[in-house]
Amino acid sequence: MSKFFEDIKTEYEGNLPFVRVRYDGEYDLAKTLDCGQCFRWERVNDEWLGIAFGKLISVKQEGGELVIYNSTAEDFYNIWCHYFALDEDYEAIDAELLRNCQNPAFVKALECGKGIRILHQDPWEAVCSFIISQNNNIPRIKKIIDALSFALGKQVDTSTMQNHGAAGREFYSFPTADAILGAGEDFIFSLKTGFRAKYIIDAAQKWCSGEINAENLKQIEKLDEAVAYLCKVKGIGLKVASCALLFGFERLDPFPVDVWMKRVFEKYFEKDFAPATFGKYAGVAQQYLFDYERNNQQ
DNA sequence: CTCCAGGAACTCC
DNA sequence: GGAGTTCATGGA
Repeated sequence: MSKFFEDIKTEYEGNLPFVRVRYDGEYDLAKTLDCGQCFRWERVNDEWLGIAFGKLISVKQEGGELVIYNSTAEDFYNIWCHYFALDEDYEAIDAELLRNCQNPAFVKALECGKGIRILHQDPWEAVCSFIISQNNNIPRIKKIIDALSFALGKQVDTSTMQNHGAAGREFYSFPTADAILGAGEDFIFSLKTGFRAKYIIDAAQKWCSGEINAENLKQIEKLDEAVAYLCKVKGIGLKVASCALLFGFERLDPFPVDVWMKRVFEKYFEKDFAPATFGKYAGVAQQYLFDYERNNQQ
């Protein structure tokens, strides 16, 4: 971990704990939370309010620092430092990507997307969220995940967060696999998940039984083996597996190809271009290209 | 009305 | 092993 994070102190705003973190290199909080990799953050004035790992926080970027409200120093070290990828060297990652690929569109996408970081999300939430994402659009994915959380998640305390967008509102953690499995397919279907309901249940069943185990999966080194492991779940194919692995299983090499990325390849790349060209940080390159294309559609 | 969305399973050949 | 079809839903 960077030496910048050796001395984070818990500060207080009334009885609300928070931390200030001076980050290293480029960071773009807004793009990071709004580039389609996560679905539970919303902008409230100049802050981002959201839940991850069962905790409600509000984050803002200000003068080379991230300020994380409702986080102690302990939570920062245990959860948020890695969640927000503050412990990774993106200057080195970008340099490696540019060494591997000089495609003009990619160089531009990297320039535009600089500061985006791949979050390290909860594995189960990533699996479930990207099953929901299939043949779906981002606003509706968010709605379904909210409905799932409201119905089956745990309500979190908002008493210290009244001045940070939580007043008069309720917040719920993302439900566990047990809670989803217990609710049953008909109930999951009733939350407008459509044909994905049976896929969500199958994932929950395999998660609860241990047939799919996050720690075991993280031990698999080869990407194609990790993909095959997740594809044991009905409704998880190459693309969903790639997203889940990239955003929830501690790896940066998966390169999810969706309808947007197909457009990117048709528009800017040679026919025989292989995403493996990007190397071990291909997933970061993918996110730059994805965000670039999504923000530059005519 | 049709078309599309961070796709995958299924059914043909 | 590819190409075409189907699957829920809601917004454009």
